[in-house]
Amino acid sequence: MDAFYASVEQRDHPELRDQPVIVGADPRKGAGRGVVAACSYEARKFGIHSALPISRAWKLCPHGCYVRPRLSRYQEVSRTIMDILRHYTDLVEPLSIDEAFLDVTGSITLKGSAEKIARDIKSEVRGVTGLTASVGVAPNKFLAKIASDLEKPDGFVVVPDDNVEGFLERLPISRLWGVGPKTEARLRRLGVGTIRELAAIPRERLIQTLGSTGEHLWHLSRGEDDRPVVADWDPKSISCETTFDEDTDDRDRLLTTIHNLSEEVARRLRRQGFRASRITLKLRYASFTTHTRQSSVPSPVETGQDIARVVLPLFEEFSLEEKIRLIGVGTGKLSRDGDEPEQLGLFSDSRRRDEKLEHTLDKIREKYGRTSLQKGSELS
DNA sequence: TCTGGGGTCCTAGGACCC
DNA sequence: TCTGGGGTCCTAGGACCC
Repeated sequence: MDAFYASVEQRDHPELRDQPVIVGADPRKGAGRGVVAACSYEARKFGIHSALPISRAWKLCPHGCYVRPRLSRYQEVSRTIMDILRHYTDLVEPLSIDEAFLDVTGSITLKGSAEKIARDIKSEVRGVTGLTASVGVAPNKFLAKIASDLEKPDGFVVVPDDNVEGFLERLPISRLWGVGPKTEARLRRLGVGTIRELAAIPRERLIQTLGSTGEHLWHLSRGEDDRPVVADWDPKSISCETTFDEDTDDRDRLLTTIHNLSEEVARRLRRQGFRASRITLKLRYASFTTHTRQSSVPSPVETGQDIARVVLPLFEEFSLEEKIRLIGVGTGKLSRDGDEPEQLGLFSDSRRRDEKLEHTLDKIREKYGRTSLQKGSELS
């Protein structure tokens, strides 16, 4: 989707149309923290782009329309779009809230050529949601992804099977998916600036300097990518983090935040039917240096209490000499409920009771709102 | 200019095992 | 007194993506 969050806002609020719309953190007249999540094409004319610090955006465009993100709204629109995509094939792999890969190999007899399907999808998405999408049609995921970015907004790019090389040749290496600033700099030191130049480098040389990334890039530079489109896969981690309005060394505030994040992460785990065996604490100091500490637990957990019990000792390992900018709580090594036998511990009876309680609380909150019932530990 | 929040994958060292 | 080779798992950090 093109400028997804900003386009949804312009659609929902007609007075924002044709205006420079910036979705992201509160700019607070230039003193705001955070970044631009998305912006309209009108805003891009001022040099604004996503991930730009919101304070910088304010300097570039003080008269812009600044809007807080409404994530649940975007998720709603996203579901509508993904449902449309699934009319054309069941092999739909969402890549993010506003992008997906489709393998239409099996749909061609029924729905027409890939190119026709792509056009139909574009117009159906536009008809149903009023939003424009950019589409890339190609023999594999990597080429399709590049193609979809090439003519944004409202783009439509087909990569012919027999001219993949011609398509790639002139593109800069930064277009390659997985090549960021660091890898680009390293490649430039090898004298590589375009995909054509990348393809000319001996494979061994690439592997030598970039390891498995090098091997991967070597194939991509030839247009080779055999990764399948996978319709539904489980998340590998679920996490929750927050940046304070002002850096803090207030222990009580930090501990309350840890409890809140633990509860929120646990709710998300339960909603998706997971338990976690690995718990991670993330701290970012005022100087922006970031540290993580993780700990594996023998029997997977799903309540905020259990998560906080693991996180708190990790927190004690850190110094508070410098103020804290961000705290995060993460979970990993996820298993499905009932996937593996529970390791029965000494406290399993009381733990099972706690888990039952949490599931009941989930239902109440679902019905009466998130803040209808809260724990003392979640209150500041 | 001061840098969100949610993810994925890779690397490298160390513990541990046979 | 010095110390192989192969493997797995754990942890911390970093690059990258939207």
